[in-house]
Amino acid sequence: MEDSKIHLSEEQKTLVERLGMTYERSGMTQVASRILGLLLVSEDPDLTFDQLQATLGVSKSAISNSLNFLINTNKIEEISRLGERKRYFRSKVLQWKEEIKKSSSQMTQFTDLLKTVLKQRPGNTLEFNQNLAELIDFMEFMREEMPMLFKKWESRKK
Amino acid sequence: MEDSKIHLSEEQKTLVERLGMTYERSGMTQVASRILGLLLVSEDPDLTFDQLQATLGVSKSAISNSLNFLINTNKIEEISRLGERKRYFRSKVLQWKEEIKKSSSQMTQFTDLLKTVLKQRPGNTLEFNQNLAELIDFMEFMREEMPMLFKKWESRKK
DNA sequence: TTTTTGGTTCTGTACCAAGAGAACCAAATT
DNA sequence: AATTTGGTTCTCTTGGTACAGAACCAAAAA
Repeated sequence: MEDSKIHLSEEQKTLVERLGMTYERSGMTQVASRILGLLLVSEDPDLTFDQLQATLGVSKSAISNSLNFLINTNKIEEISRLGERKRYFRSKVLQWKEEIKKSSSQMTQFTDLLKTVLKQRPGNTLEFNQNLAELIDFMEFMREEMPMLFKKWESRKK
Repeated sequence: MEDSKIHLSEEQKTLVERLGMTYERSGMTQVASRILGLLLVSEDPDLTFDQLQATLGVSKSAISNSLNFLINTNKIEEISRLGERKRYFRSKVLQWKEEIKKSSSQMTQFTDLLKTVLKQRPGNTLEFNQNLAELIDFMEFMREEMPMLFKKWESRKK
């Protein structure tokens, strides 16, 4: 495993770190976050295990665990190249359309829970109940509207 | 501090716990999550420090820390009642409209970061760059559309 | 002034998760 | 058959955090 560290300009390093911070805020580990950042910033969008390790300067286990996590949570994908044994990893951030569709079913679940809450509430807390009903209604509205919004966006594209 | 435990039906207890699980999944602590759940389920939407403590059956410090956390992250608000010293706490989940507006500015920030990434990318990764540009475009589109969506929703309401 | 109320802060413990480092292993290469 | 490559898995350390319990404290009440 020779030194396959990728060269990054100062600006690129900063970007990897800033993207990393953004992902960390959503609860990801530092290493996983930086992998995602690096996969967006690096010139080649497909990087190998050892390129990631050498560039980020962390242990193999950290990379291995993070890659598995990112694959399980559908943030990256594995690419194999013909005639090559080693695998390449690519960010799936750019396949965001599917993600959005999945989040719709999560939303439905939460909405259902809120409906149950509303149903068992006493009738005397009028304003509260109305606000809750509004929230539920809005979430359902959004779920219905999303497909149309998508169409609108697509047709608007140059 | 007499026993100010709130009585909850079995269904209500289950709901507090299920709401709690939902919040925990988003990274909140157990106590903070259950406070949020309880504030949605309890008959009175405004609860005091000791009602929370007695009902959830945890230590004062746990309540104190969680309440501070929830206030800092804007999930609950403090209410004072005239002539009363003790404070009441209320969930802000139902003030979701403001939250949505704030999330729009967060989105702008992330979009800006992605724009910076795109700008410094080499020109030879065409598909990648196009996908990234699309993502940026869609996020900006969403931000623009939100106000209109809101209007549409409001006018549709019975 | 003393006591009570409504909390906050400090200290200690227990747990958990991230990451390092090394051992390990299967497939490919020599 | 021996070695190298491309990782995975195991163990250990470290750091952080949630929570309990108790001490503490300021404002209000008595």
